[in-house]
Amino acid sequence: MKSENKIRQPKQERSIETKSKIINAGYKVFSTVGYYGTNTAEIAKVAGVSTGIVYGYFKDKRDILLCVLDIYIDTVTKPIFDVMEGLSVPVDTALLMPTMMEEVIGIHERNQRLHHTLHSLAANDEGVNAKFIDLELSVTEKISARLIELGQSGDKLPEKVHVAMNVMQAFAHEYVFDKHDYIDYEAMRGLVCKMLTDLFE
Amino acid sequence: MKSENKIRQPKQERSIETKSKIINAGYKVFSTVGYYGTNTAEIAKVAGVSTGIVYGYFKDKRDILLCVLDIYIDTVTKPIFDVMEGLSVPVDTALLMPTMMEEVIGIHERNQRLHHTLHSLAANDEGVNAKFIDLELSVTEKISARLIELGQSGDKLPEKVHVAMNVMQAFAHEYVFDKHDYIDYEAMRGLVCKMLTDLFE
Amino acid sequence: MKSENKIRQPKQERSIETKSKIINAGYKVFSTVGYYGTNTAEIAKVAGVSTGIVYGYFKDKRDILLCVLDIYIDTVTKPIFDVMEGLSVPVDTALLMPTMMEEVIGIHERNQRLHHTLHSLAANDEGVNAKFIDLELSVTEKISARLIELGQSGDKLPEKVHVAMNVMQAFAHEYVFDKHDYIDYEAMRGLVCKMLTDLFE
Amino acid sequence: MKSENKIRQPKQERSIETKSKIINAGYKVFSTVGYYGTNTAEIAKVAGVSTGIVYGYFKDKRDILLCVLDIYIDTVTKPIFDVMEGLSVPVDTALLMPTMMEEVIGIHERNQRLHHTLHSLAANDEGVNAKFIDLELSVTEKISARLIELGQSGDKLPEKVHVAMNVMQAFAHEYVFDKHDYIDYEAMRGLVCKMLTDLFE
DNA sequence: AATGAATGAGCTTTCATTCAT
DNA sequence: AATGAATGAAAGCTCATTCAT
Repeated sequence: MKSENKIRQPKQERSIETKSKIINAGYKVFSTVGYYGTNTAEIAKVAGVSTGIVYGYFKDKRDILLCVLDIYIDTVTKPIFDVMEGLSVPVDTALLMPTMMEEVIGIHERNQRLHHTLHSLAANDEGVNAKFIDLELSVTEKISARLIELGQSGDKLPEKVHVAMNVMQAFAHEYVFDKHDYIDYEAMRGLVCKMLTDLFE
Repeated sequence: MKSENKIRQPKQERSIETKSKIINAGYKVFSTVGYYGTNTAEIAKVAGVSTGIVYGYFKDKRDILLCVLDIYIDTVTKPIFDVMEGLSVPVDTALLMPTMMEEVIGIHERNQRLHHTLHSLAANDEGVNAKFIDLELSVTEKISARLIELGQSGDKLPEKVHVAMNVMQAFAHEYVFDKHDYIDYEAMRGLVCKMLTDLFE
Repeated sequence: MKSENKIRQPKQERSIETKSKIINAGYKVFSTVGYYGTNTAEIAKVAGVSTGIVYGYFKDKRDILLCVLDIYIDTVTKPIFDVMEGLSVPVDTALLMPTMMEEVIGIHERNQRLHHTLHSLAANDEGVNAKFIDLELSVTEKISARLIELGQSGDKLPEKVHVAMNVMQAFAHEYVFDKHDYIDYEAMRGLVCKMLTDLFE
Repeated sequence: MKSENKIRQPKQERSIETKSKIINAGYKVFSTVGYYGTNTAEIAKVAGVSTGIVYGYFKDKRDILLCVLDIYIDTVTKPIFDVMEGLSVPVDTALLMPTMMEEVIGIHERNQRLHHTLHSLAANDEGVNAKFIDLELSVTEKISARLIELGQSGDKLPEKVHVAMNVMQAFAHEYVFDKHDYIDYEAMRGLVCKMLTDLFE
């Protein structure tokens, strides 16, 4: 009798707003100090609500994380998809990779900490991991489909797209985060762009 | 140089052994359930020592992690360096990348969970992060130096090495961990090898 | 006489109905999972009203319990009084106790959980305890008076009635609830009936 | 790997002592304010230990209750068994019941609150309930066996013993707890003793 | 009169760390 | 050096009660 669907499915505007406030607070806080570096009380405080109500909208702390992850996925996916949408035949292959790279770097700049936090949780949380696998699937599919529309050969396309995503991400990570001073990052960017352009020749 | 007031600098054999038992236990446990998925009592138990003595050898839980990280760095570095050592002029460029890849994949297979755990901590822990930066520096330097010995042009070499490491790592991660069924991983491996071989032409 | 500043004294039909829906929900829920095994939200849900309005009709959760207790008292009292009413001179003493017992067992069958819940609260709640004392008083008085009407000697009558009630209740509890398989409950019922019949000789 | 047998099985004297301190504190506190009227922090405080260690010895609050219940059972059982042990043939039947009653009343006086608390929990906790059923079984068995040793007829003996226990308990409860002023409790005691003596004739 | 979102104190429980032995 | 019992701050979560609508 007890404890069955206690989680509110917010329908009223006020509810929806409160739920978003919490998710946004989670986004902010997880981004700043990571999942284990904070607690629900802090999230509630940042959201400007009471601790109690957090459990009205979320099963537990992890549930907030999962919702933040959804937002994160939309956030990092959107710019990529927008670039792909904006392309038209004939594709300026010389420009595509640098543009993409710019976007991916931008995404990384805005989300690096959260990116790490989420990825690390994936290692020990099947739910989180599943969302990342889905993410990669959908990105690969969408981009592959779009590339075919634009006249790209379909040969090993998912593999190429996958590799390209990984390379860009790895580079963006380097570029934004690590900052070794013995590395000329602009030269590196050039190398990477060339590699990727060649990949899709 | 330092003299922490409480932490033992083990000199006797028995002490050294105890310390490494704890580090190994940490390695095992962090690999399995991550840093936050366990506690010092568990580490002590796995090490076969008392909880108390852990704090005789380590300042805190994080200190164990740092030592585990050192072991991890040696573990993942060694096979790479060994390959490089084993090379001789003239280098069989067609073979180098596949060999390297094989090693990196092997490393990933044996350490994927710990890899994640450590990297995620780097995001919120300057000490951990610093060790990773050092790791990349030393790998880049060593490999670059060796490649020059072997006759490779020095042009943008650190950048190339860096990119290569990242690409390999990203691929190995894919290969070992994610397993999308819509991806032909062997084809992908071929693509990546080609990319990297071209990079060093 | 009192005028609680906030609690509604429902006069309108609709109000009265709402109040009793809540009391009935409380009855049901307390019977099932006890006082501490539930919460006001659950009671409201079962009653089909909002959580807020509960505090329009009741001071607090305990206040619901007190009302449920009143209903309970009526429920368990009524069948007993009905039997007593139905008697006429000369009383068939051989039949009285078995009949009574049947009723008490029936009451127990329908209310055992709530019975426990309420009695346990009596131990730490003076208000609840007082109601039980009143209950016993009124039952004892009514039955004693009726027995005298029916020609029973008044000697130690309240004590006898009290003892009889207790014995019946204890037996009914055994009969309904405990179910040891080494006990022949029908034989036990016979023993108890005999004891009680003798008591009033 | 985590959270397997974390509960200490105390072997050292210090451990055993701490565990008893907690159980005794539980006994005291549950007796005073009931199970729901207190919390583990309070129990720890009364025991003179930290909250943390409580969970070193007990799975949870209920686990303490279960241990308290064991002590309770021993406490209430002992005096009864002692009386039975002390009897010798020929049994002074006129004296047995009053003696027994005296003991049962004594037990009730010392444990009435806890008695209530425990019985009420039995209604919603199968583990607690099972212990009470066991208790009744063992008391019934022991007493029946002893009575047969002492020459009592075995006819319906478990039933008689059961009924006697219940009647005594119910009376003791009345005697100790309720205190209606319209009842002459000494007269009532006489009635009950007579009833019980007759039962075993 | 009614709603149900919101509050926040209070509970149970965990765990890095210390300490008596 | 070593033990493992003990500490206590802090976390996650619940729920009686209030309040804006």
